[in-house]
Amino acid sequence: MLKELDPLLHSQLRLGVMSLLMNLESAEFTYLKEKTNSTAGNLSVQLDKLSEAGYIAIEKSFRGKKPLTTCHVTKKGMKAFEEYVNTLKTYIN
Amino acid sequence: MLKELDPLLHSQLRLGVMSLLMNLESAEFTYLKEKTNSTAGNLSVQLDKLSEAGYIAIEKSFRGKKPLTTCHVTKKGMKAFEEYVNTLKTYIN
DNA sequence: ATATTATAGTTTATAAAATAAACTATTTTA
DNA sequence: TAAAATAGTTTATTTTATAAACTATAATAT
Repeated sequence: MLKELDPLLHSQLRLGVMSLLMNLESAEFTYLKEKTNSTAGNLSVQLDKLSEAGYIAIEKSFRGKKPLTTCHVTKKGMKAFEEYVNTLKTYIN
Repeated sequence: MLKELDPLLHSQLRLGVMSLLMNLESAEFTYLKEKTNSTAGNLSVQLDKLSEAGYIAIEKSFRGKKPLTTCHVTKKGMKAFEEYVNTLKTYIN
């Protein structure tokens, strides 16, 4: 019987964000938007979901006078990502 | 820039089915239903989608007087699965 | 013999999710 | 100072996944 894949991570955009964040100290909204090739609206929504779940932390500040949103993965997010990857491997190996 | 994940395969149930079929000559509907822990309705819909895409072939026959549905992955499905896995690896490594 | 439950699905309706369009606020440029 | 760009958020729409309801036959119990 196949194990369930964490639905919060099994989404292209959220997985992409998590994948990027796993390899970075932190990342800015605009960077994530570029790398994932997503629209701002979609990214905003998906970041909120990851944040709600406690998988990432979001900091909102200003750079000069423009809003600046930066994110980083949390301990919980790392654990979830690793578990997701392990489960996924049972599907693809 | 992250590559797109084939949306036809990036679905828990369809991925599960493909994963099972990649390791079997063929599989029966009831077997897939058990292994994926899905409802018959959902499985029926998702098998149709995979079949529509040419990723699997579905044979409908009878065992005695009961309907028997068996599936196997096609060449195209194998290629798609392999490519999906390769793309996925860029997300999880 | 005939209701009753089980098997093997399909079709259709609903719920959930992803995505984009429209909007806010500020800032830079023409 | 009007127009376009930046950095997002909120809301509406589309898509997708899922389950509920249904069909048809078969096996079992009354």
